[in-house]
Amino acid sequence: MVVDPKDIAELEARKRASLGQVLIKAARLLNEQAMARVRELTWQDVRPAHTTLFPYIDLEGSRITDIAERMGLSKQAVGQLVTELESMDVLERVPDPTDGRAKLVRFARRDGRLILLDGLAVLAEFEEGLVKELGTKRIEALRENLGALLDVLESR
Amino acid sequence: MVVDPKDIAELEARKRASLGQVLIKAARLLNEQAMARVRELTWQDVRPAHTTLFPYIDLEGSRITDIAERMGLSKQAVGQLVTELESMDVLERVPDPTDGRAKLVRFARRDGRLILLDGLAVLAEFEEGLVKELGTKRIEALRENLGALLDVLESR
DNA sequence: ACGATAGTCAAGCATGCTTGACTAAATAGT
DNA sequence: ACTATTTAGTCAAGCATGCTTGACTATCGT
Repeated sequence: MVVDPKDIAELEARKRASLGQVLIKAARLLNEQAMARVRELTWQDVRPAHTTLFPYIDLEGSRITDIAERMGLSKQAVGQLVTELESMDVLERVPDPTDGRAKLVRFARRDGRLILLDGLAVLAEFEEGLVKELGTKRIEALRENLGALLDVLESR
Repeated sequence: MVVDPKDIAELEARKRASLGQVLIKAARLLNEQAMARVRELTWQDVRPAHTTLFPYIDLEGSRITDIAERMGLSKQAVGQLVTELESMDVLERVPDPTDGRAKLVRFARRDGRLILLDGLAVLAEFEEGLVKELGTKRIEALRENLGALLDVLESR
């Protein structure tokens, strides 16, 4: 088999060019390690899908339907995640006083304190480790550029 | 329900702080869109797992066992992906002349040209679109910082 | 002859979803 | 006031993806 050097050059250039590859690999590794740490120190069986839920839940409580719409998922999918987080005592469902059909999903408390915070503390600690190794500058740049990338991707 | 303002502040700070969230969301979106584009224009049923394989295949051909070890997967998993890519005419298996048990996995050709390049061209084009919207500077910074992050994550 | 190695076949599993069918409550139309 | 439709949520089943483990065959190296 004769290998065309042009092929090699083209292949190599495009392998290096693949932003998506690096992105997905970094995301997977980071999340795996972070989740392992959280599982180790706090809750039972947290999975990445659970943590993606949190930003969509208001402190006062949110409806499953609303969360689902904002996340772009079916309400059944969100319902499942909520049920699981409920059994870990991270979330709770309370009836919506303004609508007999609806329920509000909100962060559960123990002694008046959000139980979620224990887990988030672990995550924050994990990230601090990364900052120490990479430097604040890089992490900040990364966060900012990722944010910009997300905006572009979401607006398509 | 009384909401402690301290809780709010802490929650908000930590929501913002979650690098992993942004990472995984960006990765998912980018890959979904890129794969959709490739499916649309070239091959049949390419999935993210397939493209993660490419960097581990040498132009001269590589053994499944070697690929699997470098990727950190079982050889069966790699075998499945290779089989699928073979049926899309992207890869081919040829006997290893130096070892009767082994086979070499390599990029298939049509008229002497790597078929893979058609697909990669689509990916490259997709990324060019991103560069146009975000600017070369940002993409380069992103790539570099992600690389650094990957190094740290992989060395743990 | 014999144990290790390359690859395959088959089955199964965790994750993160989806769709369909249903109940109960709210709301709009007449 | 009273159906009729819409809406919130749940239950159940199923599916695509990306793996894993176990069992097996063929070949290699000693």
